[in-house]
Amino acid sequence: MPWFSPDFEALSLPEARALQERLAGLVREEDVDKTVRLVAGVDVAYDGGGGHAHAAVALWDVASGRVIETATASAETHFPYVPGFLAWRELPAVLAAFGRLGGHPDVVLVDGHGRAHPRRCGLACLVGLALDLPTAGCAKSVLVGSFSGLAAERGARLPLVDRGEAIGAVLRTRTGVRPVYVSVGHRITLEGACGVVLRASRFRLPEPLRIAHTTVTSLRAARIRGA
DNA sequence: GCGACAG
DNA sequence: ATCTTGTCGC
Repeated sequence: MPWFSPDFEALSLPEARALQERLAGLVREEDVDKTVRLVAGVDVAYDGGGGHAHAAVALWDVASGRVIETATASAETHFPYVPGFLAWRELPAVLAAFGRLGGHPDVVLVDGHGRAHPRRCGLACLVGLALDLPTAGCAKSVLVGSFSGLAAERGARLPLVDRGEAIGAVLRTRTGVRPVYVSVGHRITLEGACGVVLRASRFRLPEPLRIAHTTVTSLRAARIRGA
């Protein structure tokens, strides 16, 4: 990850944008070469008025439907939240958490978008490029793009379109519940990404992401009181 | 100018 | 994301 710098705080908005435009060209859309047995989920939580970021990674076993490992890390945030630049704010804590993970996931699900981004380079793409692992974005709301007429049944799916381009998929993971927005992060296809998300979902969000979320929430609580 | 805007 | 209690419903 030659482009990775722990000094993201030093990046100006124009520089961050230029870097994303360049990195978007490095994203590879391809079939995951091996059977997906371990799926990781990553999530981030903040405290200290957003000054501190806590990240949690949950490694989930597809066959048993159980978590086999979790890893966490914290880092100071040096980049504000600006729509389209979320990666520069969350990447430090996320990469630190992965550095503490012993197992090796076949696919990583990220809470946010991948190619469904104004510059086709969201958080999921950056995480995939930095770790050189297959990643997929699974966001709870749209950043860019539109769609209409999604069926209410679990499994229903429609392309998310932006400027005439299909940048991701709107996927219903549970009947009658709001859909999630899936997009390619790196080294995976949209088909593959949707397949993993659907197979890992019992409720609206994939289990790995739900577990990462509860894990990071408790970590933050522990950190706030001092632990 | 007015709204939209991942987490 | 975060600030916040109870409550209605599957």
